[in-house]
Amino acid sequence: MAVTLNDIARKAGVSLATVSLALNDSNKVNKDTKIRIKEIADELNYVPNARARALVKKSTKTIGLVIPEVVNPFFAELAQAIKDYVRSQDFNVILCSTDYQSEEELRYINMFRSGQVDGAIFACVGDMMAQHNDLIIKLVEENIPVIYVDRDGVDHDLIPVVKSDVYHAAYQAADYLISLGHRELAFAGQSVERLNGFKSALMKHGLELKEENIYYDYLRMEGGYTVGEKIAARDNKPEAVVCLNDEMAIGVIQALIAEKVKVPEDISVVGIDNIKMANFYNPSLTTVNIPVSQMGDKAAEILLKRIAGETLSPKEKFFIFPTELVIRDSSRKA
Amino acid sequence: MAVTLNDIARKAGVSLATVSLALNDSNKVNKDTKIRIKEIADELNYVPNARARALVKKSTKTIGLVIPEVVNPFFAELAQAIKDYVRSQDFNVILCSTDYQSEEELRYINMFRSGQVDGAIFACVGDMMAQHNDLIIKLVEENIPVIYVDRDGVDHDLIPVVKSDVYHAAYQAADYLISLGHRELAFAGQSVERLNGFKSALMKHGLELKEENIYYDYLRMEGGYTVGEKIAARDNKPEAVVCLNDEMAIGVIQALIAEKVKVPEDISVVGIDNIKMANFYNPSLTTVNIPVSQMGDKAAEILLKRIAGETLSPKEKFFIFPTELVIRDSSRKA
DNA sequence: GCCCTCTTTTAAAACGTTTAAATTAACATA
DNA sequence: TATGTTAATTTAAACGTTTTAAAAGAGGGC
Repeated sequence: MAVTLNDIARKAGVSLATVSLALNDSNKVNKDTKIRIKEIADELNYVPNARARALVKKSTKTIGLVIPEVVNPFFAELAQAIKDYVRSQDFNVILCSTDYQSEEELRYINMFRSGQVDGAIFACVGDMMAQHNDLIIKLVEENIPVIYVDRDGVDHDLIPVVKSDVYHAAYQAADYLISLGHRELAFAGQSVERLNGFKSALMKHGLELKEENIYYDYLRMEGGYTVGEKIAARDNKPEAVVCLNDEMAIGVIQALIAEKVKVPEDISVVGIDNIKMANFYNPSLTTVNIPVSQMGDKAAEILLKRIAGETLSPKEKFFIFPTELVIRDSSRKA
Repeated sequence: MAVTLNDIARKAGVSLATVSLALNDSNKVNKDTKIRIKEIADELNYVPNARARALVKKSTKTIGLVIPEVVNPFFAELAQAIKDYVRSQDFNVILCSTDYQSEEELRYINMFRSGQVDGAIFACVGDMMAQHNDLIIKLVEENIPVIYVDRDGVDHDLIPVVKSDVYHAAYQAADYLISLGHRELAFAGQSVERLNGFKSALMKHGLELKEENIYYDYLRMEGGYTVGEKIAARDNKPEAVVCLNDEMAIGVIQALIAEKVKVPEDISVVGIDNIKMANFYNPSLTTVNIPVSQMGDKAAEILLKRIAGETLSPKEKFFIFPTELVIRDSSRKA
């Protein structure tokens, strides 16, 4: 059916090997024959068979990207950045979203072991599911390089990590709210690291964190909405809320507004991530920027280097991106 | 390095073929040997080499999904649905976003021709870029099935189409606004089909469409923002705006609000798509629902059938999903 | 004419599976 | 004992490349 090297060889009256060499621009083959072979290949509309090539080259020019879901602006942006980067080096991305299911991650790991990818990026929210660090290490030992994005728990020599400083992000958010004069702060979301950053800001200013002001909930808009409802129902409402991410913050705000609690007049709400919608929401969202595209670029860059067999400098094995407070309209002075 | 059939064969003292048959649960191989072989395979932690298997089976268990960008809630949701569906049949998805670049689509088509995928779904906004229908037909003729989602231009016998009735969606939006009493309607976005639906609603009610009320702009929030600014700057503003999609609508609203034009008090704004944010935006967005997840499911289902070699019924080759008006807070009576 | 070198081409192995066809063994039947 | 049947196993080809080592050919110098 499809045109193969053999077809070209026959037509050109040379051996299959010569054709292969010619099409790969080897300097071992005569200039004129090379041209002739290339012409014939063009004429027959030849495309090399990626499956056969993958087998012998032991490479598929494909990487796996493990994220919880694409329907999530943060991960969508990450995916976009990574895809753009690797594509510039002729790699492709297999979209591996786990929907926060631990077993799905497992299935992907096995798929990776089968040699369907040359490497993988794991960008799951670590807190949320059972870890498979041991299996992922095995993957690396079988020579399938892995990079972690915003995930930790393994020796960086084996698995480089690209992070944002989310601890600091939460700290910045809380610190900023306190500087506005707010004293009763709430936190929404489930992330140990962010919660710790939040706590440390309170501590620095000698504020105590009441248990009732910590809301564990699903990290999307729906989860935020639930939190917002709960807050609106309280008599002694917190003055300000720091949310795990912008989506939650939007959910919180939407619920508060629905319950006639004004943002920012009654309560200030701050997110983390700085997704595009933060700027278009109404009120526009005060948040802490996480340079997710840059993180994606970096992760992709490092992964491709590993795949190419390059050794990484220690600095490249643990890369942490700074975060930045972005003040908009969802927060105001106490 | 990695464990192969040969390793197992040696250890089990049988031939490589027996191992292959055993692991594939062939009934040609003796029960006991089968068990023994499987045990050894387990023990050695064997995973079949996907590359080798792909070569001989002429299948990679992978499909390509061509979309303009993942950073776009509509396509993200489509991707999610498609991924979920095909994954249930042990297929994977290669993420092929074109960023609205025609050449990128071309590169993907060539990648597909190389046999890296068993089939592909093209879900590009047709209006926006040069079409490659001819090349895509070639793809199909080379036995790589293709499905179009919300894209047209080819004999459906070759390339089945899964669509939503966006013509009707725009019609519904305009018709609804007119029923509210609005007379001066504007349209934002570039889509022939939607614009036509919009026009037909005006015509039905005997309203004329002024050239100045058509805004061609980029179909994301930024584009909408530009449109909103232009509208806000006008003396004789339209009373209502129908936007190509929800993202544009949000951009329009955000610009209007920034320019002190109230939505919906001064201008009603309606979107199309019903992305999740439509429900969380403030004001919540009146829009026309497009059942994108269902469309993704359908497209995936049909594609996998084609890949499996099944013949499709005529009904399956052109599937159109109905749309539905969703009234929320961004629109109100004149 | 012979040897050497350099260029060009080819044969063949390899990659790790699947699978059709052939072989072997065991056993029943005539 | 010969023959046929069935079940289990193996041999070998195939998939379409890449790549190494070897072969062939072309000049050139002596």
